[in-house]
Amino acid sequence: MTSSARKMAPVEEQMRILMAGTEFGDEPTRVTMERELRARLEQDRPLRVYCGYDPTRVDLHLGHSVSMRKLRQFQDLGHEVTFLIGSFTATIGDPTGRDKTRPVLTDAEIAENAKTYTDQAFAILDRAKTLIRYNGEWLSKLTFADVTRLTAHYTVQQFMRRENFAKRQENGDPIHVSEFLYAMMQAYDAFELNADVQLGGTDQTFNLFAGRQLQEARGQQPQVCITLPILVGTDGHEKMSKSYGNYIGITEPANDMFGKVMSIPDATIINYFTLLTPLTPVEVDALEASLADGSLRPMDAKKRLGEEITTVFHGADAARDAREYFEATVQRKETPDEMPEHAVVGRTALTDVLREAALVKSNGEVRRLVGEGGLLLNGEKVADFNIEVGPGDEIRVGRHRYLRLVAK
RNA sequence: GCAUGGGUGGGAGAGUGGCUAAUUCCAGCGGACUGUAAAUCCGCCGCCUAACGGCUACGCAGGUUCGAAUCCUGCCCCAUGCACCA
Repeated sequence: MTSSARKMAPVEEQMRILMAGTEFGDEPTRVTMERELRARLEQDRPLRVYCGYDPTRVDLHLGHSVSMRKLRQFQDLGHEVTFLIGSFTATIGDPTGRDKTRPVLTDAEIAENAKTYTDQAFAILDRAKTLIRYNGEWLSKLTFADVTRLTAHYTVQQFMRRENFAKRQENGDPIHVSEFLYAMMQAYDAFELNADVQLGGTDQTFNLFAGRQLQEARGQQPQVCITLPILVGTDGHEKMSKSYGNYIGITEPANDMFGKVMSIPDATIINYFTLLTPLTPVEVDALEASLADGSLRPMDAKKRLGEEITTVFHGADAARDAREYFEATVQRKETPDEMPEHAVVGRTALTDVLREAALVKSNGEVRRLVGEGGLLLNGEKVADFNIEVGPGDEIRVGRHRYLRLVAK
């Protein structure tokens, strides 16, 4: 069989691209998944690939973009990608009822979040080639009998082997039955989509495999589960998450995005290049070598990284501008030409202006700021907070927040 | 339903009658330093007030007391075990 007879790209070429940057719980799993993926690719047809996203949060961050980038690779190779929005799961809320960050949403809220989600996702995905589905389409139609039959495919022991549950069992912490159902809902998604491949973070391994099990039990070919590393946040330790405050949002302005990338620890640079930029593994290896032998300074590597990442979401021009802004403002400590403006009528109390501009929450904060020397008016330290300011004045709060007053 | 343990500032978690706007940690903010918006160090970190001072706050509502996050009563909520139900 010659490769020219194939409609799609050569199997090994696809394998190299698709397996890059993946991470599996253990070696046998990786070997199995690799073998199964190869077998599917040899069928020389577009594979049905999907990844599910929870629409309870409005903001997607770079952590989410890792799996989206992988989806994009599948797209570019001609596979059929579904962006699945977990609308049903979001209407149920957190199974334990404790996690307030996972609120119960109304249909309208979900639709709205989904909209902003997909808008953000299409910075990476090819809009024309992406199917958007909501799991409420099928999950909401299941009857109690359907669900009961679904649960019959699983045993409690399987769930209890999951580390998360085993630990809580040991500690006497509650494990809600609904938590079991969560995995089954995700499994049902895979069955409903008749998925060839599902992507997810390594923390989703259990749920991905639950899908395999269901598919097999119901006569489908079990999906290939491809897991991706959890992206660490800007602190370089914890996983990127809004609740840890260490995230870089996909919709953040270019300057902020660049700046936040600059704040990651040096040790995280290569990891970010691998997971967040279009650079090939070979290029990343070259960068790593240059960093190791000292021919590339971490500062320069990070600027490159910041530009690459910012380019993905804002374009090359904006990324270059962001870099220049960083170099001018942060490194050379220059006052930027452009800064947020705030309209005032005539002379106004400084405290009122800052509060209106939402730079501070209370007058007490202004007092503190002045006492700490963190407030500058036209380049001079403000000694007395009880002053008035007017159009034309430039205020700097802290190191990098600016405000220019204009007439209303 | 019964029993036990809990509900404290953005989060975690001390405090069991005045010394407590409330230890500590995390987050946040400011300063210094730095290749950096990182790390580190120092400081700040309820609201109003120029200040004195005032106000609000420890699940909710009452009460005791000169004085309560801390004691009492009722209620609500959470966790675990048992019971009940199936």
